Amino acid sequence: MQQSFMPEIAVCDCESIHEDVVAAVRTQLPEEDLMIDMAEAFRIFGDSTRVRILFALKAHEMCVCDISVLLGMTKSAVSHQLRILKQVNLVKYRKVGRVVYYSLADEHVKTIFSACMDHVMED
Amino acid sequence: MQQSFMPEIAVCDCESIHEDVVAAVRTQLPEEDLMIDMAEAFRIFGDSTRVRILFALKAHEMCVCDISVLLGMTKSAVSHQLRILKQVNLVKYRKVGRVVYYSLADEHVKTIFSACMDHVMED
DNA sequence: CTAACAGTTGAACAGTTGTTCAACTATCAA
DNA sequence: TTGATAGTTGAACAACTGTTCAACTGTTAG
Repeated sequence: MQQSFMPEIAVCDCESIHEDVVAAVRTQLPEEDLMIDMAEAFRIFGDSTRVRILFALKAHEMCVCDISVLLGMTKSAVSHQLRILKQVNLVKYRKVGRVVYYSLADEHVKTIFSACMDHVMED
Repeated sequence: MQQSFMPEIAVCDCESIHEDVVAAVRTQLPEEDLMIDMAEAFRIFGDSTRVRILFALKAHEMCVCDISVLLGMTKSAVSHQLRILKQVNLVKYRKVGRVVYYSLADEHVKTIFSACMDHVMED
């Protein structure tokens, strides 16, 4: 249906070898924003400290102090990572006096972890 | 079963408030290596260029030139990312003369993408 | 053979990221 | 009020990451 009269900027020094394939794939690609959001979501999980924190909270609600002892890190480092996880709504918290208890904000984390765990196991 | 007589290095300046919780969670945490591998796997997906390449290959086998035209990137940049995806066995390739055709190496990518897409949609 | 082209590679660069450190807020206890 | 403690925050730093550039390999066509 669609021809290749799209004026692609000359970013590639080769003549596109399969213009029909490129045109067809172009129509099947998801929205650019969706792909960027997906990468963004994966990026959050792409740090072992954050993964360890999430696994810890998956087991039990914990305060910053608990987590820092459990993972052998400073409270500051833990707090910085919790802020990131909070920003993307992966963890939630409740305050009791001076103590801040963190827990998983959504069950989706467990689903994603399971799917990825399968992938890691296979290799 | 296990008491808290593990000599944790003094990395935290607070007295662990919930030693019982920390001890219990410690027994439930996965192997350190597993969590590191999981983060590593997520890290690969945590870049929009790689996500876009994987979506493209999900639609159709393509050569480097096709991908670079489709995504508006240099062949070099695409090739560098393909190397990373190849290293972790997410894509495979076949050579025909000068042309190298890349395709998805495993169906698992689609599973993971679906799971993550659901998560992204929700927010 | 040579010229052209598909693709790869390594160095260099800018931009990003995670941890550390020090200073800070807020709450509790005396 | 004062001191101690739980936690947060911003700046600084080193380590890492993705893209660019230039040089390179290997294959095709003349």
